[in-house]
Amino acid sequence: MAASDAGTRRATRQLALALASVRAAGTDHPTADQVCRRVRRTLPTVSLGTVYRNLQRLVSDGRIGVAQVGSRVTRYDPTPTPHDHFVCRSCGRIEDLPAGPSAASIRALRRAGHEVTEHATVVYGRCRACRDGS
Amino acid sequence: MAASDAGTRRATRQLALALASVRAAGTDHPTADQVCRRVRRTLPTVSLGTVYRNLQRLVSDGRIGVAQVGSRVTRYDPTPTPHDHFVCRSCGRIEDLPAGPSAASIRALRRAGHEVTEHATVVYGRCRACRDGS
DNA sequence: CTCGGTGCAAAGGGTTTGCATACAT
DNA sequence: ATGTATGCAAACCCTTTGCACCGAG
Repeated sequence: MAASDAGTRRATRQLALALASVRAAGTDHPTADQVCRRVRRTLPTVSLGTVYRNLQRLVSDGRIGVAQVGSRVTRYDPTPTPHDHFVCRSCGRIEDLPAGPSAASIRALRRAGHEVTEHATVVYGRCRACRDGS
Repeated sequence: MAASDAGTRRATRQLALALASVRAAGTDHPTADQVCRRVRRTLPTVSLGTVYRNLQRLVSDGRIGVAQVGSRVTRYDPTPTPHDHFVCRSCGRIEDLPAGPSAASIRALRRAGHEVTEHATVVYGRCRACRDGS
């Protein structure tokens, strides 16, 4: 069962709300702190430590992902399957990209004897809203 | 002049050694701590804070770069021009890649009205040495 | 009843910063 | 002489962890 094995885990309110919060955030790719704030709207006593623990668990259970966007703070991603991102340099908005395999480089690496397992691409720029704004 | 303007800056031994250390590291993409250790081989009194300040400055002057490899610690890159990386999941080695433009996604973003300035791709796997080893 | 989850608060690791001093110009 | 860069140490930020209590099973 591996990643999807809930094993001997208990279904707590805190865990459910953390998952719901990451999903509810939509395209926001929230930080642990943002998830915590949102969970507190329903369960005001939740602690940040618990939120971190639950997010970690959701990631290792493959229920959510972490977005590799070269940010210092961890951004959680409602979509657990690998895909790329667009990051707006102005507002920080992170949008999903429909996965772009840079086939040529990967072929070259394999020819060199390396084993390629995954790859993450981050595209940076200014989103339409920010361009329109200024 | 912008990024390459050394302005009213002083040429200190600490700055020169930081730059030399990042360059000497070759394919290592060293952390600030590693740079500090190396600088100390020549200048034992250098402080980590100074190394951080000098690395920051070298980056903003466009003399070195930072590798966006989804690691929590900052990895400095002797090559300041944008390019992609290969990261070995076993030994952590970071190798340069000759830039892989995921042309399709970028075209789609532009069509959506976003302005694309750069993109960073990280390819993960196990390098040849690690495969041979085990 | 059990033992995994929680809340709290402290510890940890990486990076930044305030301040007095040293030194490049 | 002038004021930037340094060294030191404390502060910061994000994240993890130890511990006693709570509550899902």
